Amino acid sequence: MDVADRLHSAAIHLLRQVRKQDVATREAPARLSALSVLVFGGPVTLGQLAAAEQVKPPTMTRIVTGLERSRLAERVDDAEDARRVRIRATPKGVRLLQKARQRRIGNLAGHLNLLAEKELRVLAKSVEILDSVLREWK
Amino acid sequence: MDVADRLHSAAIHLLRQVRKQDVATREAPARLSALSVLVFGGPVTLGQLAAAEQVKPPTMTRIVTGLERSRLAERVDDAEDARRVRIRATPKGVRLLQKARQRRIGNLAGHLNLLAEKELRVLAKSVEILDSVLREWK
DNA sequence: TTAATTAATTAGCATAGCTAACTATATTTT
DNA sequence: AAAATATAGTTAGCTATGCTAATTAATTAA
Repeated sequence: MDVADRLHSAAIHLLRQVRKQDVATREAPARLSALSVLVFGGPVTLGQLAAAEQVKPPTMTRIVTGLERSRLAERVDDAEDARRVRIRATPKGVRLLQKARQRRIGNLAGHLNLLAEKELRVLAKSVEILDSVLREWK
Repeated sequence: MDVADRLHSAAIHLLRQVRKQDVATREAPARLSALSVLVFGGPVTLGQLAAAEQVKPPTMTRIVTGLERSRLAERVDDAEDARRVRIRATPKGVRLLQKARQRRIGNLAGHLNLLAEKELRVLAKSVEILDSVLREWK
């Protein structure tokens, strides 16, 4: 319980810090987050994207509409099932996301750089452990 | 960079999972988060609360108004400076937050329980390391 | 070939973010 | 002491993001 508590708290504060970098993109958090799924997970249907982002389809409809207006993503008709809409990132969207991500990760890495070699290894190991926990989670 | 990247990703996915528990509270995320500052950090002025939550004062005004309507927090006049408004959690607010937190942490702890003793120790150690990084950050 | 199901959108509501403008109180300058 | 300036919070008005319920269109099942 104690580890869970402090891990939870650390995750909150860590993300709160890195997220500060995102103001530079001038894009809203929900859009950046959805775009990230598109860039790293390839084209998906709107419903899949909504599920991945844990929002309902109507919400995702509007996020995608916003991304389209900014020319960061686009709707593509699905050849197999005309009800479906595939969403994919545009080259502009890919570029924007990679920069945003670079800012976040670079910022975090800058702070991790202050750690001793040994501490960094502990951190690397626990990221693997966390990944295994998350894989089980569902 | 690699550790930063994966740590970042793990933090996102971990919080995304634990946050699912919050639907049980029937309170919106921004309110729960602000309430958490009040419960664990004691009464603060509206401006301090806004800064802690990284939002602007007008936004916090409305979050606090929402918390007041649900009787989870209340505004208290500041004796020293009549411009200021102190915000404090009500007993109901404290109870609600503790339950919400219990659900989050309990859920996470349930998953950490599947880990080997040794892995848990690595995780505990890296939480300490992360805390030290976060303390330096600001 | 109807009936039921599924995918996405639209409509309408509440919450949450912002900036700009305002009110009231404190502080500083003259 | 009066006037000017600064600070704390609110109000007004905008956009964005979350929801449910209802709608439209396409697919699958009876």
